[in-house]
Amino acid sequence: MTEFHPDTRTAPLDGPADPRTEAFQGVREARRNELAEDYVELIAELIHEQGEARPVDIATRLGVKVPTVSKTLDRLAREGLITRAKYRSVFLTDTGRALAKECRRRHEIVLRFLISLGLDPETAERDAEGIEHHVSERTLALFAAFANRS
Amino acid sequence: MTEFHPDTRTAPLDGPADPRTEAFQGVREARRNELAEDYVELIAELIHEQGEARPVDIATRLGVKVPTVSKTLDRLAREGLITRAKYRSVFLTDTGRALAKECRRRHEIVLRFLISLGLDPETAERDAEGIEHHVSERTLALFAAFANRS
DNA sequence: GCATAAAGTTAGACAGTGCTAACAATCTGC
DNA sequence: GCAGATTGTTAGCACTGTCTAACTTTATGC
Ligand SMILES: [Mn+2]
Ligand SMILES: [Mn+2]
Ligand SMILES: [Mn+2]
Ligand SMILES: [Mn+2]
Repeated sequence: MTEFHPDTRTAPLDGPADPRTEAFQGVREARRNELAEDYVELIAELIHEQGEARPVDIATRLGVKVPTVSKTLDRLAREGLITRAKYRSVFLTDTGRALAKECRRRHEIVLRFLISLGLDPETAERDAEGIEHHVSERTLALFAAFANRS
Repeated sequence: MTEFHPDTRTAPLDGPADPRTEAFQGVREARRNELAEDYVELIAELIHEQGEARPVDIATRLGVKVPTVSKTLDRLAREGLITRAKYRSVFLTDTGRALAKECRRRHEIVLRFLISLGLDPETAERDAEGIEHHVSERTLALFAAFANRS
């Protein structure tokens, strides 16, 4: 009974505990998925609009060079989000399609929200493209509710 | 006079023109600065709260290892945002301090906005930490206005 | 003031994202 | 069906951001 615990203030026992540390860790996690999210969302869009997703069109849309796209597509294939054959256009796996759908949904909600707040569509598109990767489901729900009742 | 311009639809003349390509380019640009922004904001905070910013405290707050911080600090020094001496704590340059202030302002506005929307403070902190790097000045103005009149 | 603990640096690995240059495959228009 | 244009791949470079391991320096407590 004479024992006492001499410094539980920072509690580094079982992980971070500090909510701001957790915030940074969550953001780092989100950053690791951003590019894959943009790719699958764009691939789904290209398939829908043009019937197929070609590296050259992905590159043009993203504003990067084709070899950059090629390398990233290799990674996405390795991660099971797309399938591809040499010199052919790209397809989404079931996993990739599900992720694309989720991303499109987030993109749409954020975009509509920003516009309903009063932002011009171009700036809204620009901001949404970045913000979409960093909104929790809770925030998304609030955004959707606001956009609907305004 | 019989001449005509045969395809000005996509106008690839002096850059992207497609607003979505511009959006992606802007986002890539923002992504390049995110980490530096988080660092200077945190360094300013530590200096304010603890009197100094030590690599070990930066590492703890961010949830990364000290050598990771050390290497990143080298980059920030190279870029003129901080000054540092071996084995000593870190100082902001005038440029760094200005950036920190700007980041803190953005962080605060986004955070207050999310909370005033109805989000719980923990989730708000988490989302703000990511969103703050992707909000235009215009969006920020709308966020601030909303938070003030709600 | 000295031994030990804490903090910081350096080196090296590895993956990601971008680029250019060179080459290979595919597509297109005659 | 072939030549030339377009598209795609590969290799190689640069930089960032993360880690661990090994070492050095600084700070702390007796
Ligand atoms: Mn995006
Ligand atoms: Mn998007
Ligand atoms: Mn942040
Ligand atoms: Mn912040």
